[in-house]
Amino acid sequence: MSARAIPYRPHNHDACVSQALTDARAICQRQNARLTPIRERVLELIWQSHKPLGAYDVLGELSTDGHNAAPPTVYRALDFLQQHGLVHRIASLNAFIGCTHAGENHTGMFLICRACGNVLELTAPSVSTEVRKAASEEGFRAENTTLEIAGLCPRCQSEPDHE
Amino acid sequence: MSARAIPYRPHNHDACVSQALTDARAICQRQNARLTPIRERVLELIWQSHKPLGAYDVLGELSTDGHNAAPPTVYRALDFLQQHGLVHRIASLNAFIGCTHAGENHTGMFLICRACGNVLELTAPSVSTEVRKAASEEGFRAENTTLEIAGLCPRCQSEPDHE
DNA sequence: GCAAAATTTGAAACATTATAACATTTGCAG
DNA sequence: CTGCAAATGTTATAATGTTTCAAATTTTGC
Repeated sequence: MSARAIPYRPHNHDACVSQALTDARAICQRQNARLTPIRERVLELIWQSHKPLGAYDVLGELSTDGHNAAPPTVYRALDFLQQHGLVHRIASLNAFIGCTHAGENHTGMFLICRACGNVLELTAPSVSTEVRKAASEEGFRAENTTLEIAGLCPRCQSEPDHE
Repeated sequence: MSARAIPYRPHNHDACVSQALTDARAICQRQNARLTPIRERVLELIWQSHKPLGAYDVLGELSTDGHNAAPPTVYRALDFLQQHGLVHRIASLNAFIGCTHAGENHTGMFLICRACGNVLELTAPSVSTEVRKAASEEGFRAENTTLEIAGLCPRCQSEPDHE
């Protein structure tokens, strides 16, 4: 690699968030989907860091807001956001993260740092190709791929315990 | 592919189970690990089909046996079995399946049929290679890979609703 | 063999994650 | 404005997983 990927270096995170929201609005408009205030707020909360957020964490933040939401509210918003490719669910963590390739039609691959908790989403065409190949060799029709790599990100390999 | 993989065709399943148990005993002996009656029984239950089994399903079966176990009993046994490479946890299903490559040092890749629920475990070196490559291009030190493909197995593509 | 230490299991309570079911409100089309 | 569909509110409950401490069992050092 030449430069460290976004989650692994300091950056203006507010810019990430506002870009994500802008993109989301455009995508929803194109798809005739309604990015309601709750959905947008949930997306914003999810994007507040590059660490995945649990549904109940989102719920907690919403309560802080004044919204007094119940679990279904959050899960419904998350379902919507997933459906429209705006967030991903990380199965190995039961948590959600903003999609950094929204709109692009991609198969995500996630690098999850076990030390700092940050997650980098990649599109790795060569991986997808090999996966498809392996599946089709077994006569299996692949529809959905979960690919999550746990390990140590560049920063945490040198300096431990990054927040 | 030439012949369908084991989970996708009729076979003497008792043979799968007893082979798995025999292997497990040998592996534990080699590792100085204690395959106690509970652990062995849990492994046997997990192996009763090529479909993943939830922890609480295992618990239910144990109760049927007369064992009256509590959740920690099952989770502890499952942890042990995972630790020694005898079962895998399927994160996208919150369920467990017998490892078909026990002892082999491998990175599992799972083909999960959404129709019949059967799971085939593969070792796909080319996939692992590409994954490692993609991770290291980001300077990420990969430790653990979760790779689960949902889709339709060969049987369920033609005849639906196999049990 | 035997006592101390370590591992394994039992048991109760609890924590976390997710969904079901039904009522109410909101946005939109005619 | 009216009626329908989509979205949200509300309550309860289901499913999955963990903490904690006590009791039993196995191993180990002597």
